[in-house]
Amino acid sequence: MTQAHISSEEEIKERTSGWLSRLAEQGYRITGSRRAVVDVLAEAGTSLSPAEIYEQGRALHKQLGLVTVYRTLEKLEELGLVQRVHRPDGCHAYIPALHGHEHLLLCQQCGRMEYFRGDDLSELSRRLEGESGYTIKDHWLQFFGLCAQCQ
Amino acid sequence: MTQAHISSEEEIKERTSGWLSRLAEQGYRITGSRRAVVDVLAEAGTSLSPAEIYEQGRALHKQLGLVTVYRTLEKLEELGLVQRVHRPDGCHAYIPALHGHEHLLLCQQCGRMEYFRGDDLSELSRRLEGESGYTIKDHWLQFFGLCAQCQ
DNA sequence: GATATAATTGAAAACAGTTTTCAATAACTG
DNA sequence: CAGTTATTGAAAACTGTTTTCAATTATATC
Repeated sequence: MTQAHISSEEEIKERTSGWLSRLAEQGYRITGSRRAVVDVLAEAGTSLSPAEIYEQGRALHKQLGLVTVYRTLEKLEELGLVQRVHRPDGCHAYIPALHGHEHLLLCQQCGRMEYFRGDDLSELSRRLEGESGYTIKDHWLQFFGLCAQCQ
Repeated sequence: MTQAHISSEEEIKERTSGWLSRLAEQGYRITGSRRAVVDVLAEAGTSLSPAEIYEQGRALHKQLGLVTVYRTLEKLEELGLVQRVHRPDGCHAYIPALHGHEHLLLCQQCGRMEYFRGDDLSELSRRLEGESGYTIKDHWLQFFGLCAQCQ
C-alpha cells in the first residue's frame, strides 16, 4: 500500500532522544553542540545542508561550529540514523535515514520531503539480475515535484 | 519489457558524431579539446569524473586542460547529451544521457553502467500525487550492485 | 588558400565546501 | 568534585570547481 507520511511531534521527540541514546550507547558524549545538530535534523521537514544545519543549530547553541556539524553528521551517518539525499541539482543535504523499504518524494522548490512505501520492485530487480549478470544489492526510487504549497 | 543494454561500436561512433554535430549546430566550434572530451565520454562503459575524463582525454589531445573538461561537460549537459550520475558514495561522475524512459544499473565496484527500460511507475506516481498533494515532475529509479566481472 | 574576427583555450588565481590540526574546554568516571 | 579524555571551535590546509585573462585557433569571408 502506498503511504505518504509526515512526522508527528511525538515521533520527532522519539527520534531525537533515540539518536542521542544511540550516540551515548556508542560511547560518544552528549554535548550541547551534538544536541543542537540532532535537534535540528531530527525535526526537519526538509533536507538540510551542513551550512543550513549550522545556521539553525546556532539558534539552539550559539557557540556551535560548522566543523562540529560535519563531525556530528559523520557519526550519525555511520550509525545509520541520517543519510545524504541525492537530487538532480546536487547532493549535499541530509535527512533522517529511511527505514526498511521506504522511498522519497522531494519538493524541487523548497526541499520539503516525504517518505512513502508501497512500490514493489523485486520482480523487476530479479529480471534485471538475470539479463545483466549483475548481483543487485540496493536500489533508489525517488520522485521529484512540487509540494502543495509550492505549486 | 525489461531490456538491459550495452552499446555497440557503431552506436558509439554515431553517438560521438551526433554529439559533435549538435555542438556545431549550436554554433560551438569543434576543437581538439572538445573532441577529446566527447570521444572519451561517448564511448565510456562506466561513469567518469571530470578528473578521469581529463586524464583519459589527454591521451587523445595532450594539451587538454581540466578547465576545458568542465566547460565542455557543461555544454554537453545543457544540450541534454550528458548527465551527472548520483550514487550512494557521491555524485561527481558523468554518463551519456538517458533517453526517454530509461533507468540505470550501476556497479558499485568498478562503476560499470547499463541502461534498462521496463518499469512502470505511472500508477504509483499517480497514487502518490493523490495522497501527498505534490505534483510529480520526475523520478529516479536506479539499481546498484556488482557486475558479472566484479562479483 | 589566405586573412580577419571572434570563440576557445590553458595557466594561474580565486572561490566554496570540507577536512585536518591543535590548544582550550567540558562531559563523563570514579 | 577532581581527573581523565573526548570534544570543541578557530585557523590552516586541502580538494574540487569556477573565473580571469592573454594567447591561440576554428570558422567565415574573401
